Amino acid sequence: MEIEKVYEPQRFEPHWAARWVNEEMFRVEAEPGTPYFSLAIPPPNVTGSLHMGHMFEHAIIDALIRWHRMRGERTLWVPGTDHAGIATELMVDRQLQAEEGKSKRDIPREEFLERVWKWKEKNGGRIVEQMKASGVSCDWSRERFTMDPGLSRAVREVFVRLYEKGLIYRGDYMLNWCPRCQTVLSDLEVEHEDKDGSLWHIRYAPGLVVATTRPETMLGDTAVAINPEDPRAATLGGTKVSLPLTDREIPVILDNMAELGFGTGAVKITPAHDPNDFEAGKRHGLASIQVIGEDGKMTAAAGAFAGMERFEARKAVVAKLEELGVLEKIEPHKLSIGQCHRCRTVVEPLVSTQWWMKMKPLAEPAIAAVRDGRITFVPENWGKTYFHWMENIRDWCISRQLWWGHRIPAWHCAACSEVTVAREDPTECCKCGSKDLKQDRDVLDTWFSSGLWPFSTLGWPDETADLKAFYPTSLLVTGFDIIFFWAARMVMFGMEIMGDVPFRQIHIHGLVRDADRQKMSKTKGNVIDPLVLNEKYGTDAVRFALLVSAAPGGDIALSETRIDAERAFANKIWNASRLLFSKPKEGSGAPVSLADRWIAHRLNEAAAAANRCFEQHRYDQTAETLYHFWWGDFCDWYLELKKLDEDWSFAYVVYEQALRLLHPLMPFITEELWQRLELGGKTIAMERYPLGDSAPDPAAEEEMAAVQAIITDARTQRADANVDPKQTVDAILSATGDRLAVAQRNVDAISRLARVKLEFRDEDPYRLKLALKVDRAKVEKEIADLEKIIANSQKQLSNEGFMSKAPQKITDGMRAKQAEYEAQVAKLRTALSE
RNA sequence: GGGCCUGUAGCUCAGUUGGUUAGAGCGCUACCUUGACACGGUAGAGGUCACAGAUUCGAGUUCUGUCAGGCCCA
Repeated sequence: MEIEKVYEPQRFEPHWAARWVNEEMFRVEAEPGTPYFSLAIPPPNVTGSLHMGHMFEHAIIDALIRWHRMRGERTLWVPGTDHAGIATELMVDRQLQAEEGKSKRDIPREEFLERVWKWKEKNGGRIVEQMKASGVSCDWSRERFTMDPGLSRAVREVFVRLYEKGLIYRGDYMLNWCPRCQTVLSDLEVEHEDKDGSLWHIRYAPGLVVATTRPETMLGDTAVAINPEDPRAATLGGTKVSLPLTDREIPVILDNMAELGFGTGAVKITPAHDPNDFEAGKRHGLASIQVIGEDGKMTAAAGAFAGMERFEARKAVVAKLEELGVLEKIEPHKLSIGQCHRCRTVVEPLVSTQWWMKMKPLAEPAIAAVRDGRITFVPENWGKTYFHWMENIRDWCISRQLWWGHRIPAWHCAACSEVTVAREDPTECCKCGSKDLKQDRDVLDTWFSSGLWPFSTLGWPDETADLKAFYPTSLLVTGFDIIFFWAARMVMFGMEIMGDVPFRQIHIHGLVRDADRQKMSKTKGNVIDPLVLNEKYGTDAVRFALLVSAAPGGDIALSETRIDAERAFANKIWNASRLLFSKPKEGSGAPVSLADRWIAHRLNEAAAAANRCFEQHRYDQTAETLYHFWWGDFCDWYLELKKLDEDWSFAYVVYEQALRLLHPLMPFITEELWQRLELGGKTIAMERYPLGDSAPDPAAEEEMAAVQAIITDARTQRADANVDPKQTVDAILSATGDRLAVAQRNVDAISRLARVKLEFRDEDPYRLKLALKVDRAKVEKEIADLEKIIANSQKQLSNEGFMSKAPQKITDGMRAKQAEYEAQVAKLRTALSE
C-alpha cells in the first residue's frame, strides 16, 4: 500500500472526529452491578469557546477514558455545559447594549430571559462542536446543560430539602456587592489585590483622632470605639462627639476592636459599610446608616455629598475635612482591595437580605470522606488545602440578583410576609392561605447547580439505571482554581443528598502558561488559541505535547517548539508505517529473528510501564515511555534490523500493538493507521489495551544489548575519524566464547547498521578495531574522565563503612562497574599505543 | 499575618522507597539527501543539581537555616 510521504493531520482528524460522534462509538449502556469507570466533565461555560485550559484538561481526561475503555471497563464520560450565571448575563446584556442601545433593566425580565435562551440555542453549541472536533470520547447521547428541565428539577429538589432541614435560611448580613453587576458576590467571587492607598487621620474631637482608609464612609459613622484599657476610656467612654461634616452626635464606646497602641487608638464605626463594624454595631446596638447605595453612589443620607459617585465623594470629603482643619495627616498605606472577579469593579460591602446555606454540618461528612480515604487527592498534597478551607468554612450566600439562572423556589406572601418554599409552584401562602404570592426575585449562585453535577447528570432525583450504574463517579479531573468553588461543594452535596462521595479521586492539574511561564490573559495578549494550534500541528501533537509536559500538579509552559516536536513524532510514526506497509503482511506472525524477539520484549516492557503510569496518573511518563519506544526502539533499531528479514509478519503484530498503546494519547493518527491494517474492527478505541504481562525475554534483551554496543562502538569510531556514513570500513573484532559467538551470529546486523566489513579473531581481550586513524586527543580525554570515575569508585570500595553497611546488591554492582571501567581504559590505551 | 509550592544543561522541564558515569524535548557542533522519514540519520559538546550546615558508608533526593521566585487564604 502506498501512502503519502508527509503526515497531514488536517486530512484525517475531521473525518474521524465526525465518525466517532455520528456513529455514537462511545455510547455506553447502563448495566448496574458491572465494573465501570465514569467521569462527569467539568462543564465549560456555555458562553465560552475552547481555550488551552480545556484542551489540557480534556487531553488528560480523554487519555484516561480511552485507556479505561480499552481495558474493557464500562466507561462513561458525561459531557455538558454550565449556564454560567453572571458571565452569560453580562454577555447578552452587552449585546443588547450594542445592538439596541438598551440595558437589560430596560426590558422585562421574561423578555430578557427569552433573549438569553435564544442566544444559547444559537451560540451555546460552539464549545461543544469544538470539543467534538478535538476528538474527545464523550457519550454525546448523555450531554447535559445545567438548566435542562431535569437538572433544574434536581436543583429545586435539593433546595427544598435543605430548606426543610433548616440548612438553607434567609438573613441580613454584610456582603460583597458589585455595583457594576448589581448583585451580591460570595467570598470566593471576590479577588483581593494589594494596592497603595492612604490612611487619613481625622480629628473627631480634641484628643480623639481616628484613622481610616475610606473617609467617605465617615458620613455613616454611628460611633467611635476606643479600647477599654485606653487611658482615655474613663473620661471619654460614654460621652458623645460631634461627627464632622454632619449634624449628628455619635457615642464613644469601649470595645477592644480598637487595638491598644495601634494607630491612633480610636476607630470609627460604620455598621453599614464595613464587616467588622457591622459586627460591632450588633454588639453595641448601634444604628446603621447607609451612605453608599447599590449603584455605588452616595445616598440621601450623605447629605451634601448625596448623588456623588463613591470615589468622587472620597475626594470631596477629604477636601472638606481639610478645609475644616480636622485632617491631621495622610499616611501612605498598603491595603487589600476586593474586586469583582468578573468585571474587576471594586466591591462595596453592603448589608442586605439574602439566602444562605449552613456549611458546617455539610462540611463535616465532606472532611471525613477525604480523611478516611473514600476520596483521595492526586497529588495528595491538595488534601491540605481542602482541609484548611473546609475546617474554616463560612456560610455560603447562594442568592444572586440576576435573572439568568435557577430562580429561587420561594414565594413571599403579601398578606403575612410568610415565605413558602415548595417543590411545585404554590397557589396560596402556606401560613395564611392568601393567594397574593410573589416569587423571590433572585436566582441561585451558578455553583449551586454545578455542585449537583455528578448525580444530576445521571438523572437524579429519579432513581435511574444510570445513577445505579455510574454513581459514585470514578474520578474528578480539575484545576486547583475551582477546588473550593466546585470540587468541595460537590463533595458536600454528594454526601448530603446521595449519602455517598461524588467521586473516588480528585486529580488536580496545573495551569497552562505561555512559553515564558506567564499566565495567559487577554490583556497581556499572550493567549494561545488551541484551535489554531490544532489546525496547524494536529490535535494529536497538541495533546501529546500537553500530556508529556504534565508532571503531577505542575504548571505547563507551553511552547510551539514543543508541539512542533510532537508533530515530528506523528510524522515519524507515519513514515515508519510507510516502510512497514511496503512489506508483505503475510507470514507466520511469529518472531523470526533476534530483532523480533527483542522488540517483543521491549513492547511488553513499554506496555507494562504505560499501564503502571496511567494508574499513577503519570501521563507524562506514559507519553515519554511510548515516545521512546516508538522512536528509539521501534524505528531506530527494530525497523533498521528488520530490513534484513524476509518475513515481516511479526512486525505487523508488534506495530498493531504499539498503535493501541499510543491510542489514548494520539487518538487520530492511531485510528487512521490502524484502519489501514484492515483488521475489520470498528475502531481501535474498542480494541484491548496491551497489558504488558507476557513473559520477558532477557536472553534477547542481553544479546541485543551486546549487538547494539558493538554497533555504537563502530559508529563512534567512524564519527571520530569523520568518515562518510556511506563508506564501508574494514574492521577486526577480537573476542572469545559467547561474546564472539554473539557477534558472529549477528554479523549481518552489525555490518549493515555500522557499515563495516567484519573480520573475527578468536582472542582476548575484547576489541573492535576499525581501519581508521584514531583521534588521540579525544581518546586521552576519555581515559582521563574514566580514571576520575575509577578513582572515585575505588575510594568508595575501599571505605570500610561502605563495604560493611551498603547492601550486597550495591557493592556487587559497583565492583562489576569498576571492572568495566578498567577494561574500557585498557582498550583505549591499546588503541593509543598503536 | 497563616498556609502551600518551586529553584537541576542556553531555554522549558523530568528525576519514583537515599545507591552504580544526573535524563528528555528544543537549541548548539560535526559528518551525511544512505530506497520509510532532512518534520530525517549518526556521533558529540554542554550541569560545583540556588547557597550554608546537619543526618548517613553514601544526598539532586531526608532535615534545619539563608537567599530568590510563584500561588492560595485572611
